[in-house]
Amino acid sequence: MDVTARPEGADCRGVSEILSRVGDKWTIQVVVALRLGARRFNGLKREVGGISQQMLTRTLKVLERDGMIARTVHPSTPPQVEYTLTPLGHSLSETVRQLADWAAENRQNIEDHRLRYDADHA
Amino acid sequence: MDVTARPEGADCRGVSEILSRVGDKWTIQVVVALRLGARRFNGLKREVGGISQQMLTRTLKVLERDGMIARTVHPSTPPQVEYTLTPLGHSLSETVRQLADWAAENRQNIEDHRLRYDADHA
DNA sequence: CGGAATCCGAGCAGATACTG
DNA sequence: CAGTATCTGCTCGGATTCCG
Repeated sequence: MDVTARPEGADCRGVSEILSRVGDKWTIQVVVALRLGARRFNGLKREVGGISQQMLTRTLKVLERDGMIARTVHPSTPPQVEYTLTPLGHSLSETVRQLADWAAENRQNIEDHRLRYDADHA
Repeated sequence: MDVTARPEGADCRGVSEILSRVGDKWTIQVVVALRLGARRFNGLKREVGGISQQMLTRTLKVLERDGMIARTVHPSTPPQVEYTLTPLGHSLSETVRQLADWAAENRQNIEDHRLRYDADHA
């Protein structure tokens, strides 16, 4: 099914909801951290700098609910919980990387526009 | 932990800032509306359903500052202000469309995961 | 018509403390 | 270690009003 065929799809809401996930400050950082392999809770907390454990908990729960990551509990003392990217999560990370590439390419350009805009509106 | 210490960490802030723009509820809708051609303020307000004029004003200002859209004033009575997508804005819209395609393709999949997750955690 | 300025309520994010 | 619970502040976004 090609989205480009119809100008305004019925699932615009669903799409923009997913876009807002992508734009979320923590979601992407967690996904990126998991691209390299499985991580545990506090490992992620360390790797994703500046995140509170509550935000990490919430982010992980949302991602798990959406099927982007898998949560595996190894019953032991101390308890170990591993998070891994599902195929769907990997798929997302690839798509996001394209957007990130675009952002990296055009970052300087955008920055220049801002400086000029700010200068004109001083 | 210093973000810049990580590989590719130099533009992480800039990139994630752009990602947050993409995830913004209104930004994308405005860009999409402008893909079809120039629009005026109240035209956009009508086309992007549910947006307040303050949010539209803010969104347009940010997009103009970033060089995504161009603002052209036709001095007349009543005043006419036209907004158009710049090449950079078009470029962004193309990249976002790829993400939107991904979202459309996987929306059902995600929805299924959610239903199952909610059922398990009932 | 195309905005700018102000006020205000809701929701999200952080810090902290506690639990299995 | 891996969370949960609570409280709080603070930003976002909407409605309203006013200006050129």
